[in-house]
Amino acid sequence: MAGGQGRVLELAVLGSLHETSLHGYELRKRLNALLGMFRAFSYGSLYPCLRSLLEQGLIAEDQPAPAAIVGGRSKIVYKLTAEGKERLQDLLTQAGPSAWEDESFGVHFAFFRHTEAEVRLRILEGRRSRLEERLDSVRTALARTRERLDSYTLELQRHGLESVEREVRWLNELIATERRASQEPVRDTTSTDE
Amino acid sequence: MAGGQGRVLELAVLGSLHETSLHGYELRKRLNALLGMFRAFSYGSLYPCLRSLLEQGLIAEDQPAPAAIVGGRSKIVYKLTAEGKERLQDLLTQAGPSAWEDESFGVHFAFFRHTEAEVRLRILEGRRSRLEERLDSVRTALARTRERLDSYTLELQRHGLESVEREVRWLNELIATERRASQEPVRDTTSTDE
DNA sequence: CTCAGGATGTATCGGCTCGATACATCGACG
DNA sequence: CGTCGATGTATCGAGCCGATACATCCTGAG
Repeated sequence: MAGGQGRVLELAVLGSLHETSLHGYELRKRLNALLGMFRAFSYGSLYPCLRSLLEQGLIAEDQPAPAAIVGGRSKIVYKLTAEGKERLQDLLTQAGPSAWEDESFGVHFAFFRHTEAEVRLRILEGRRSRLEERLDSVRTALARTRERLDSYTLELQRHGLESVEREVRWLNELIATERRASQEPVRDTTSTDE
Repeated sequence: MAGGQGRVLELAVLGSLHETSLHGYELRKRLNALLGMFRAFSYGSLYPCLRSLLEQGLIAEDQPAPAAIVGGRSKIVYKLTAEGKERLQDLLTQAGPSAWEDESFGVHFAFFRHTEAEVRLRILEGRRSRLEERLDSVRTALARTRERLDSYTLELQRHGLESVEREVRWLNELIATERRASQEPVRDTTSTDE
């Protein structure tokens, strides 16, 4: 569909290219370093994405510095086009489910420095309520079937719930920090305990 | 390929059907209750999987009790065949990467009560070393680029690392418990330090 | 009593992503 | 001089998801 629900990679690529021009291999390394434990994209998704972005005119081939050509092996360096920058701004404004689902939240978060404060807050809160919904539904399902489950399954449930509860606590801290930061408008010589 | 690396659903379905015969809808509910926060399968994967299993002769249609037919709406109840049971035993013996990767570990774990003690231990240890590898690679990558990262990315990295470290600790406890349990058989007075 | 909405139920389609794989070149090290 | 690992681009098959469609049953509000 033209929607583009799961197109996290698009944001990831456009966002990475915002700073510097890059070629596929390097792009992947940077991306995976940026996202750390959160997720790792493979070539199987990266290269098709680059082609698609190229066809859409959101990125373009950028000639590497002449010096690099001499000794360098064949590489294709991409840069962001004007349309690409526009699209990136667009994606950074998205604050709906596509920004707080499991697969995409981390990518949006990783580019928060380019995101407006209000959007950041909405994404954070959206993710939190998403997790709390899941927590609720799993907890009630668990309460209903608890006695029929063996100890391994119970242990899995417990660990899963705790992990998510931990993420909710993390989100709460982040939200509190965001709120505090946004309330700090022009503040002259009062005690700013930064 | 005939390999079957990512065929977690197959194990999940076969394992669920081991206890009772079930139809798709109920199967999905049970599965999602069983796996809790860990993961949720959709119909888009469940029904194709059921068909494939049926074609392979691993499951078969089971006539529901006549009483249920009268008032019941159309449902297709599946049961495990002899070959299915065999295949299930086979899958429960797998202790390689397919049992400890992110997407599959939880499913294998959820059926641990049907798994041999030795296999359980190997899966647990395999997952632990898998996570430790990732931890290492992310930590070194992070150390190399720390100063170039903004505070949001750093925060994401920190949270990600802590989550995985937490899972490693959890695995350590489980492994210790497993070891303790397996050392409880007839033990004469030799110091067998593995 | 009626009808709408929600749970139960089966099924498919498009699309994304991964893992494996195939090439090819470069630098380093023995 | 050979080979091994990092660099680099690219594709393919397969698994899984989300959305969607369609049909029946039950419940409860009007």
